[in-house]
Amino acid sequence: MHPPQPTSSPPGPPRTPGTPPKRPPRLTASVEDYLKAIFRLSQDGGPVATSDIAEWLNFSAPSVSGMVKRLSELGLLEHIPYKGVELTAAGRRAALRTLRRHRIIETYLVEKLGYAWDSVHPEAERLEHAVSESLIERMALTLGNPAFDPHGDPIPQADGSMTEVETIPLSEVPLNSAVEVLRVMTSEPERLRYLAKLGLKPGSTLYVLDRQPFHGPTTVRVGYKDRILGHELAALLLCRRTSDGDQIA
Amino acid sequence: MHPPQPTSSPPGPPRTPGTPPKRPPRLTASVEDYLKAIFRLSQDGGPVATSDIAEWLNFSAPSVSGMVKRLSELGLLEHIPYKGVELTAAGRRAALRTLRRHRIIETYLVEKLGYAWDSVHPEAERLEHAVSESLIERMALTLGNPAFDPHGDPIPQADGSMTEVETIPLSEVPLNSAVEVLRVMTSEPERLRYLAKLGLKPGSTLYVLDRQPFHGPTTVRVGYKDRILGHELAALLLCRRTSDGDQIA
DNA sequence: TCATAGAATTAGGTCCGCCTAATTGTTGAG
DNA sequence: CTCAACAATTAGGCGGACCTAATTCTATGA
Repeated sequence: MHPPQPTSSPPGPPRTPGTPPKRPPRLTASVEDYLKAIFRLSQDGGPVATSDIAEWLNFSAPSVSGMVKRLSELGLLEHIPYKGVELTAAGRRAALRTLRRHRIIETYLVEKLGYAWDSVHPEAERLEHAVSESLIERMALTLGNPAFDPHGDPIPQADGSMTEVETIPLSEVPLNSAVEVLRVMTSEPERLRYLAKLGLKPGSTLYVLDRQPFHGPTTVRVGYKDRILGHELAALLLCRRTSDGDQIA
Repeated sequence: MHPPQPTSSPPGPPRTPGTPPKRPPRLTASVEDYLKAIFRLSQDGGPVATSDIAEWLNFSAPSVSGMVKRLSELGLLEHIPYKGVELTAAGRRAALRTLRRHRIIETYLVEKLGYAWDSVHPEAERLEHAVSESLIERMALTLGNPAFDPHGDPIPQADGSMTEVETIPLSEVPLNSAVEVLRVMTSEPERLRYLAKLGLKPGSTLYVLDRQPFHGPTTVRVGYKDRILGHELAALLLCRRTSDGDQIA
């Protein structure tokens, strides 16, 4: 067999000096997780509070403080103490690379290995840190370079671009309109299984029949069935209107 | 998106007491690498010297000493100080699980993702620690439960069994006999590419024409070509005789 | 038998990545 | 304007996994 030749010496010398280091050394799994989290949290606008990162990742605040310091030293984010954190261009690129890996993997597992959409998340969560860029591109290729993963999340492309689609949460779709579900914003297996059982997944079309006030449930028609969805679930279903209402009385 | 729910709390309480812990907590990548190395080294007989482990893994001797201590505390190996190290049943099981993962992954990458056999090793080396048992079984299933990987290495089965085949290194095959290459004992890409270029890979059949003394080269006929192989390479090709010689003059 | 080469271990250090406890900064309400 | 509430940081600790330097053990050959 095969004595393990050093793939890339971890405590390596500063490479061939003079050569521009195109590929940054390879981030640790932890760093990638932080970047992903910060990227996600920064989607709801403005700088991200360290406490939000801590809550999201289930880490203590001091852990986050420490890591934030390291990440800013690595040039992956900008930290204004007591204010918050913002990804630099490099940080965003790294986050998108990880996100791409994650979503390509999820798609591959579902399409090629028969995984159910509610069970791919933990697997992808681990593989995204282990897989090489070249394997991801091979997977993407055999999948035909998909733009969306099984949950409807957009897959960042290799060049860093990502098609963002405008959507409305089902909980806010006007009554009497037909919509298509584009995206399901949870990775909890139970919820995903329940939604799938109701016929609610990306690509499903449905018609909004009723909604009760004060965050009340929404009633929709899916195929021939009427379903009642609480506000919490309805808010997770991001939709695109396919009609302007009044088609079905 | 999805706040990461704890897949398995790392500093977890001692599980439900009374329940026999069928699945040991999940070994670290490092531990798995040590077990693989020790398993491999113990194939050439007897207890394994810590210095051999150190050399194989390219670690310092003290690092190995330390890890050996931990592994023996984990019940994965037996350590007779200043003597050597031997895997326990649990250690061997774990090593075989990792080996199975590695070889299934290599086979999958070659069969399903178009990897060349000389470039799968590093990828598998990382993935084997990240992949779940269930993903491995899915891969194995889509591959039709293969018994050998692209290098001809036997794949341990899920139950821990492994078909061992009796082989002779090409460097020791008697003259004037036809053999089939079963296994190629290197993972170095350059050597693998060179051998493949000569038509020498698992499944190739060849005829041994000549061998020079004192670890000299072996001349073989592969298809219509005669090839001369140095002792070092010839020793890496494990073969099975398909004739008892004298067929071809 | 005994000295000593070489293998193995112990001692002690580093970085990563998490933790808790203690401290400091910011801010908004009175 | 001050002070409490709470966010954030600093201080210090721990285990994993590596390292070098120093020490100890074993076994061999003179």
